[in-house]
Amino acid sequence: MVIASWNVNSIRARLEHVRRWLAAHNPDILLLQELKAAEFPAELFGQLGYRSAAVTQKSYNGVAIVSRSPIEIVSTTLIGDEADSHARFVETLISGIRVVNIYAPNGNPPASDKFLYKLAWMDRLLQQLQIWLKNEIPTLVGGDFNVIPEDIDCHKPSSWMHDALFQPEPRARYRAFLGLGYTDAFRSLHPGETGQFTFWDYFRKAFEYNRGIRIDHLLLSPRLAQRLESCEIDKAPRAMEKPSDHTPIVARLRPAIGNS
DNA sequence: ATGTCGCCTCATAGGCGA
Repeated sequence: MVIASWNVNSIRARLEHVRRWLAAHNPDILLLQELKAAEFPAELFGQLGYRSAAVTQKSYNGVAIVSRSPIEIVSTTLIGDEADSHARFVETLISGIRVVNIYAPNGNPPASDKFLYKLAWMDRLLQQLQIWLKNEIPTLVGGDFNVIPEDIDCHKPSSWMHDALFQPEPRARYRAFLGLGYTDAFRSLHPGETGQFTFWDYFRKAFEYNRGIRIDHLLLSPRLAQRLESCEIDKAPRAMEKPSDHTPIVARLRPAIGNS
């Protein structure tokens, strides 16, 4: 089973990119973030053989899961704040797996209300991650976490020192996610590997020089982590014309063994 | 500070968010 995640930075602007990528890779599930549109083109994906579950708002944010298999939507809001109107979260059940797609707040600049919202949002996610572990459903939480986990996840720490994505507080929260028992799919199979990024700024030829950061992640619950076969970053879409600033991360899971 | 995108609007330039 192939599950991927891709921040597309506007689904309208990237429709052809996504269509081509699906045709070329045929993933079972694709998590999309930053749709930046009130409407998700569900019919179009239907024509490609994908069902979809989308949480959208005008202009900003927006997440969608597209899947070959039927999707059961469990929740469209993150625990802990009923008044939160940002479209950043969708929890589903697909083929017996709890598949969660997130678009965590960017939080720039640090020491702003946006930064405090980022930290509060991550605290809420931590609480939800803890609850999910209490039952047996294998769980995958993927998306744009807007956190650079370690120094090796950026080309040069000094360039990101003053950025919200690199601050100690969000990084501590990301470590807390892993501390609960979740596995960072990419890092677990590529320990210590440098220069592996999922995002490059549009300016200063950042992609050409591979000056990027790794902020798109796939987290696996303990049972699901045992099924992890591979996890790779596909840099090809970032090299295309009019690309998203992010590129897909792709995980392959072995089939469940026995009656599980 | 800047660079570059994509969105939106009391729109054709500027502001916001990233």
